[in-house]
Amino acid sequence: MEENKYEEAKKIFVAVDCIIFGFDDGVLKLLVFNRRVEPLKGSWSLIGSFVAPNESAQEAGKRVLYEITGLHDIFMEELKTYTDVERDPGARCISIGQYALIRLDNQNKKLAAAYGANWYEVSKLPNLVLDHNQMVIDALQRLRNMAQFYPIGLELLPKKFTIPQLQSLYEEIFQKKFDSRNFRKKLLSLNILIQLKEKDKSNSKKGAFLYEFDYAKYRKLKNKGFSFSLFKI
Amino acid sequence: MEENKYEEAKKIFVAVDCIIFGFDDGVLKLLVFNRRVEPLKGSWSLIGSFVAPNESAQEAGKRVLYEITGLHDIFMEELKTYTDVERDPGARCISIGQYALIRLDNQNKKLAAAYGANWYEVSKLPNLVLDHNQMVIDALQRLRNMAQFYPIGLELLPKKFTIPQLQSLYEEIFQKKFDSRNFRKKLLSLNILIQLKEKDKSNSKKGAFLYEFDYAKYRKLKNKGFSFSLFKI
DNA sequence: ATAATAAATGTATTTATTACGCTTATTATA
DNA sequence: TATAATAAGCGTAATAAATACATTTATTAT
Repeated sequence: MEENKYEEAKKIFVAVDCIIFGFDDGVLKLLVFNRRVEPLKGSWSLIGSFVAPNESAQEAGKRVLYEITGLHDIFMEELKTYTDVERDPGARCISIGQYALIRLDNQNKKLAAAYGANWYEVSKLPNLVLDHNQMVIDALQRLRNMAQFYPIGLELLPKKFTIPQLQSLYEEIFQKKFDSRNFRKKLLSLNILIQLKEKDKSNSKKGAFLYEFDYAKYRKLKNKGFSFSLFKI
Repeated sequence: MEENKYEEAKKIFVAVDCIIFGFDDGVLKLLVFNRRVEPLKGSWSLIGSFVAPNESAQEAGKRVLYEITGLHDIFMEELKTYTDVERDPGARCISIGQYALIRLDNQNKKLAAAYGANWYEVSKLPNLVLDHNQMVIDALQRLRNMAQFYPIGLELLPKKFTIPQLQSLYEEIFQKKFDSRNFRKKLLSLNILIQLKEKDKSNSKKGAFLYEFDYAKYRKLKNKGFSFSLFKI
């Protein structure tokens, strides 16, 4: 990369755009933003920002996320870059796509609303500006990929969750029903869930036991190179 | 991303750096470059270039690769971005890491040499400038990940190859021996190899049958969402 | 006390993975 | 021309994982 000299003419704009997934009441949602100012006023886009000279792309992504959701410590990962010369008619600008998963609750729904952002069902998204539609497609594919090999879905659920909730999340991500006996068996066999004494009775009279995700155990496994597969394609 | 106005001050340098793997005579190698000019004269680095205003990052990567190896149509994929503020002491500059796999032959070994580039055994790499060591670590991990789930190794072998060659490549990538019977069974069960009539007798008296990779079949499978696993971790 | 409902459990079958040893084709050389 | 040496190639049994499938249980509301 240092082959060429540094010449101002070669500098270009670098942005991050965040593809933010949330799981709300059995439905997979995405945070999108209705532009209140020109250019492109009134149209929908992902939230993003330029990467400032004094921050990394990851810092920029976390900053944006915090501004809109008020949340720190969110699962967020680089997706890929979008660098087509013509992608932004306003200026030569590359974007680093980052996807995030968050636990949706009323708190961050309110905050999002205050910033003109909306949680849209993934299956009912409005058209987005620039190449943001493609970013969403790519992020969804990545989400599926990750969810198949890692229990990533857990990032989208509240701290305490039930197995049926987790299953419905997976069914939503993959648009596919799973056998509840096998699903439960598989998940529990990973030994990364801690069963609590409490039950959640919002969905049934019997109530479903709440679980917590054992991050520590999971990290250990992951460092060993662990992966699982929920099902064969 | 369009939240902020375009201000020249926010522009930064964007580079690509290429992590180029080659497989040569049973050994996994990496293409590195000995700098002949300042800054950092004499030190080793990956090959790279700034992304020009009129090209995408992928185009920049392919351009660099072509300049050094003379090869088009190489498997090349984005790895991740490197965006730490301090990563390049010369200027604020982000780099988009791209990794490539190529079939090593004398032709491209000569070309590389002409450009001051060397094929180094991955296990015996010299220290590299900036964050290039980290790029190599990340690319190796990605290579392993891909090789486990996709028959990506085929990109590193000559068009015609033998099963034992393929196995030795996988053993090199994973630093692990495989059972030859099970390896062969697994690979052949994917139905993406075409057995030729010819044999390669360079390694044994009996000779090993040559195979070709059936790209068309592989693409079809891949589009269906196919993945395989060579082994469980 | 009964009906209704989602949660929870177990087992048999199929499929995939692993472990393991012998035969074959060919070349070199005795 | 017979024999030794060598890596290639094959097959099967044992184990583990994934799938298919039906009943019981805990609880609330009536």
